[in-house]
Amino acid sequence: MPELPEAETVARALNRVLPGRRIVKVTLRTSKLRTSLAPLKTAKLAGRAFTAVYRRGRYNILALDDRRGLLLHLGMTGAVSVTPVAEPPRKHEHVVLELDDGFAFRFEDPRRFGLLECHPLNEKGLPAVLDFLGPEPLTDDFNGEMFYCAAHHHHIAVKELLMDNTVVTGVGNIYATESLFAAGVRPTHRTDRLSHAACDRIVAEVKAILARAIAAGGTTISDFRGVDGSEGSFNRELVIYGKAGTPCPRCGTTLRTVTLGGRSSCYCPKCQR
DNA sequence: CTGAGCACCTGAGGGC
DNA sequence: TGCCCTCAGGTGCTCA
Repeated sequence: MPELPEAETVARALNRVLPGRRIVKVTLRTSKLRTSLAPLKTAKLAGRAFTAVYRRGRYNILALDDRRGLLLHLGMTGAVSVTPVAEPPRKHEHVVLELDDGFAFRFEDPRRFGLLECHPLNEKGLPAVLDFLGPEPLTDDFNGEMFYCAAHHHHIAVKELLMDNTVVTGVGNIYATESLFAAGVRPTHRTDRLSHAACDRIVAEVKAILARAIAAGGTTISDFRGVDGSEGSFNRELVIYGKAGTPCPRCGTTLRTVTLGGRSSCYCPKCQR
């Protein structure tokens, strides 16, 4: 589920509720998500207060008052909430951080592809394990020129390059699909044959679409919920994602699907070259 | 280096 | 109603 807009939506919501609240008790109902949860048991989180919440790519960093932070990734189906402690646990609730005011931070994730780990933070408020990530797509570090350079250092399908977190971070299947349609570039287009103009268009569309998705509170296909349980509304603005077999909204040609890197990719054979 | 396949999990939806 | 199949927003591994 969560790509960058969803992670940003979660970060903003947590930033409104977590800072100042203190952890009083940690409950683990599962031994592992993507990684083992056991280290959280011995991390001595009780007594620590949250100071701020950051986002980097699809990750959230919940900073604590001792230069450490909780690294959160929602995987495909993760969701977090801050609700009264007395609420009954949900079916796939794996971690509960009881807070000092009768509320609890909860992490639920049916498929358990998510991640929650405690790490020391550097001066930028980030854990070293995120150093491998490429630039944020909404900053000037992600631009047509750097994307052209990256493209010509590889010989792969452009959609795979867009979804490579070391090139640009946070662009997943939904937004890569939508951005390439808007830019008129076929997902299978070889990166080493991309023109400067095509790279410029792709970068511009990625930025525009991510910005609109953030404004809409993210995209809810089935699982994504904001911290307050609300759904993102960007799915109403999806143009071709998940619409293979239906007519292209621009030219009417039947949308096709192709598999790249194990992910299905929808495209218009006429509008995208 | 590239790309295909698979693995990690559960649940939803379609066909029968 | 239920079984079986396929598919799903992510990531990371192996293998050819």
